[in-house]
Amino acid sequence: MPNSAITVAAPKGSGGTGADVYARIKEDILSNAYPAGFQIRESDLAGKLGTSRTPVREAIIRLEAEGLVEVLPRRGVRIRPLKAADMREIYDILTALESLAAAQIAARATEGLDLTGLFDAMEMMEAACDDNEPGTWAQGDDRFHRELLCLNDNARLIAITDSLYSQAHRTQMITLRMRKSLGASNREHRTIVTCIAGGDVDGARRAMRDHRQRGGSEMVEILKHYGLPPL
Amino acid sequence: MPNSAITVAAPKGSGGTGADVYARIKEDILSNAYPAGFQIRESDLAGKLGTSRTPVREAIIRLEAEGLVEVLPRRGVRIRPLKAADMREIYDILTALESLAAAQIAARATEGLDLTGLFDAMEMMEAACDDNEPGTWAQGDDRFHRELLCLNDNARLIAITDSLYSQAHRTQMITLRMRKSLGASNREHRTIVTCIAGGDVDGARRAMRDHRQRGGSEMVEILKHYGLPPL
DNA sequence: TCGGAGGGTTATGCATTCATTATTGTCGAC
DNA sequence: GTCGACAATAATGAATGCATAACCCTCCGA
Repeated sequence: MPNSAITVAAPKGSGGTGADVYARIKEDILSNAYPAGFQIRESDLAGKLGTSRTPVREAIIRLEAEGLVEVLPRRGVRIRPLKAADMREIYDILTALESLAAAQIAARATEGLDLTGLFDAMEMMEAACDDNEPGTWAQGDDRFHRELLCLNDNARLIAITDSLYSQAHRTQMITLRMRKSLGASNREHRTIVTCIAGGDVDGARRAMRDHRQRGGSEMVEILKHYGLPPL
Repeated sequence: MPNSAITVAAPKGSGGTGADVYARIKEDILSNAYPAGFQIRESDLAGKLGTSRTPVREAIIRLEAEGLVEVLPRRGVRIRPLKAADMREIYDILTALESLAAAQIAARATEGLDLTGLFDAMEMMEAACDDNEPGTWAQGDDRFHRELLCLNDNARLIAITDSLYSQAHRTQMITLRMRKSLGASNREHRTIVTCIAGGDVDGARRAMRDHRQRGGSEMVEILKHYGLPPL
């Protein structure tokens, strides 16, 4: 088919460059299009995407480095399932890194940082909380944390947290409706921003740490309580 | 060559599996076998290693994810040079993550952790300091920090810090002999271990933070002072 | 002399082919 | 009836071939 003079109406969502293949697979994983622990062969993925195995393999290597999939030596690729222990790992790291980010931003409070992005995200979350729209709230939460990371420009920090967000995303979406403390999160966000705006370095660090620790514990509790085994 | 009945004496260091190709390229980068900012074509790398471009490409993707190289769209692969700002990024993150590790280990001090690895590493460093052998001291330092990370079993934490160690390694080796405070580092290590053994969570966190912050500042100062532009 | 356009060259990115190896199913023996 | 070994199958991992696209050099015009 690739060398045929006339490309016959491509199979499904076909073509696209290598970066597209990566993006599409990643999106499918994050949106839970593949069930937890789903296993698939490279050739099947290539078939679905209308390309050859080569760009699929390269995308898989990247996704493996991000911790989203694991390659089983001769059995294909597997969407990594997350257990409570994995979420514990992820939240511990996020707690440390975002505390760092909050503290460093607070230390630069006098430089006239643009915090409107943080305020926008908070308003989005508070409105969504009032309207009882968990999906929108989650979007705001994600935006808040990403905005915060972007404010202190540490490219490596952003890359690492991005990877962790991606890994946690599916589980966060699934457990979203079991959480009881969206309002508490909103208040914690306010506290964090207040500390940052006031240049309170240690306060910002502690507020962020408390926020993420509480969120992580809540998440782990939910997972243990409902005993969702393969997430 | 691959399909010939008799494999004629392989070009150089040839053959090996895909993981080998990755390991060999990585080792060459870490050992500074390639100069800073060195650029090379995939085919040349494949030639050097006696394989085809395919495993080389896959290794490069992995190394790019680790931040060791960058692929220039049509110009080959380039060993990533590190500026002072990069080291600042790396040390900031390491500070946050190792503080977390130290605190979590201290919190489990009553569980009868095996700290002999830490003590061994410290003795190695102190002996090397007395004998004025910076190379051995650096090995001990590396061992100390890796040992500490391994003590709290968080696979993601280990993977992230490993990647950061790799990125910083070349620069650390180059600046090693310009450092004036190997003794101070030794004392700081003692303090950290004392806090951990005593179950002093906040003390361990703070000691580790101070240690890494000082080390990072010293590193950045050296880079700025000597103005090593492309590292 | 300088700037731009066009063609040649070449490395990458993707597709395809080949070989190795793990897995699975079947057959036979105990 | 069950366990083990052997063979067939099939998927991965590696290699090669091919087309695209960027870079560079040259040539022409201003």
